Amino acid sequence: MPSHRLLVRAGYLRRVAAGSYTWLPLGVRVLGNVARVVRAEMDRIGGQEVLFPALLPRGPYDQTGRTEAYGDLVFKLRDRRGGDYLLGPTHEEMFTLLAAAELVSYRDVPLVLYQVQTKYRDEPRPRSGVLRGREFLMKDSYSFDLDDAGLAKSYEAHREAYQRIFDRLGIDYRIVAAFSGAMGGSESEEFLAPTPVGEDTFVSCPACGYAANVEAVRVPVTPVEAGAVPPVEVLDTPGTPTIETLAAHLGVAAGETLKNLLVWVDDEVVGVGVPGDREVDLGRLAEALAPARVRIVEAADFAARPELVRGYIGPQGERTFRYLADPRVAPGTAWVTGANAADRHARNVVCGRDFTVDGYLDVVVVRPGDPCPRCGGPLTVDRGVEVAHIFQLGRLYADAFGLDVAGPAGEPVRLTMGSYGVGVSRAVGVLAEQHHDERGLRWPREVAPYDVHLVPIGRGDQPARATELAARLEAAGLTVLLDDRADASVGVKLTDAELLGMPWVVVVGRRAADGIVELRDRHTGAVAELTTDALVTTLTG
RNA sequence: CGGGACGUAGCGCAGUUUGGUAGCGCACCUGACUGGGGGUCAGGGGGUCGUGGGUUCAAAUCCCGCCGUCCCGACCA
Repeated sequence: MPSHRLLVRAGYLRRVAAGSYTWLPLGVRVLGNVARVVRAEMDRIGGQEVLFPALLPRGPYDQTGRTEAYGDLVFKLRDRRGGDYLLGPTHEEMFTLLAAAELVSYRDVPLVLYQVQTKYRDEPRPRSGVLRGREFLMKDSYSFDLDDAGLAKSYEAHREAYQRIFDRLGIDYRIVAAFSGAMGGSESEEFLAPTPVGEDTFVSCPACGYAANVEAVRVPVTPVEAGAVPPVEVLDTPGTPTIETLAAHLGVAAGETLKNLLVWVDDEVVGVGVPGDREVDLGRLAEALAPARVRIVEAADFAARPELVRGYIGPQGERTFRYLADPRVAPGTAWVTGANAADRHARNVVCGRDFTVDGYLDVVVVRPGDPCPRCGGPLTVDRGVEVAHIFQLGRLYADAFGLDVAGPAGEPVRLTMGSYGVGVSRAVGVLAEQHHDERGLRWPREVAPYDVHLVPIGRGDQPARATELAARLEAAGLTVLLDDRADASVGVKLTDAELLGMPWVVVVGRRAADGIVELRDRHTGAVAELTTDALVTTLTG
């Protein structure tokens, strides 16, 4: 069962609308526990908590161009006087403005500010319950430093804090190199929780430890010696407008052919060359060429450009378009490609000799077994959910808002920033995903809504004894969920206890009168009978 | 935004093909029994059939519009 269904069935969450959820009492406790751990680790690295509104004036976001960059992802609204507002999708602008207003001296930094706040994003497709909502809880923090060395230090402090956070929460994660996307800035890494329901795909190299989101994989351009490749030879290849038909007709592997995709980049036609056995990821292509608008050149467009022969494009000869290529199309490599004439292809077309590449891009779909960019070993490909992302923003936002402080000699110094996010509500979804079995949830102790689920069984004085025991356990510092339903049968109570997933289930049953109760470990399934004294010792030990 | 499906009781669904008294399971309420793995019996309550219009003697059912939801592809904590 999908984990978000479990959270609903077990009474942690209720859906209100697409991508928007109500947290029920049990869910609130888990969410609170996650937030508590996050806050503790942020405080430990010197972070100071603040709280911005979610309802924000639109001006600052217009100023940095992000209203535009985020587009429909932002919930925009207007007040009764016609003022433009938005529901904050993230708060770089507001933190930068605060810093610009409050920081005056180089002595005021380094500084780390953070908040735990509700974010709003009008996602095109909310899904998997709380893993991807349109309203979600996020811890976002921002570092302010004088120079690059300071930023590197703040970044590293966050990186370590995040490792401690996810270790404590019991979330299995990988740190992978990431693409910065709409956030801007340079260096960035993601914390991905591996799971088949993940929406991010990442590669990792078992040999050297390299790991990266597929969006961030950069393949090196490795020139080869062209040697004695014969001159270009033009072949008759009737009826072979696709790589498949061409490879079959010539009896060569698809990987020996050069596939040339034409796209509009704003108002310019650009060729993109990739090995014939590779798929172009249009999303990656659009990101690589952003902010230009990218779309595929369609049949109608070819009619207006007769020199472009659909299905038989090649980069060699007189070329009328800019040509970008995958790094695998390196200088010295030889290809079978279109001859720019209907039903004709060319072989022995050598990069650097017969055509030039105007720029390299990584836009093909990465496959398992592709060589690691660092060590050359075979890569594995897995899916994960992004639970955190850390960015070295640099001076992008500081420049936008003139974030300067006075330096030691009184001269203005532009600060440099980092931004760091943890998906708090998403982490709850990930925990459910990583910690459940066929019977229900199995919370790690640090985040469980209660330490102990106390289940009285029997019509005698068991309920009264259970109530007493609950008080005793609470006095010993444990949190206790007592099943006080008088009408629920044994099976119902035990099945529910397994569904709800507290780490310990204590049954007060037929031997209760002798001071003997039963302790069940939800993780191992182990069952033991012991005295209430021994129980308290075991649970607090 | 493109493709597919769905909207009937709190939840899950049947009924729609072929128009004619709105049903089933679970849950809920009352009572009794039972009591270490979703127990039994008896009785009971609950529905503008997503919404607006049309066709018809008659619409959950046929037709049209709209709204919403879910699933598959383009975004991110």
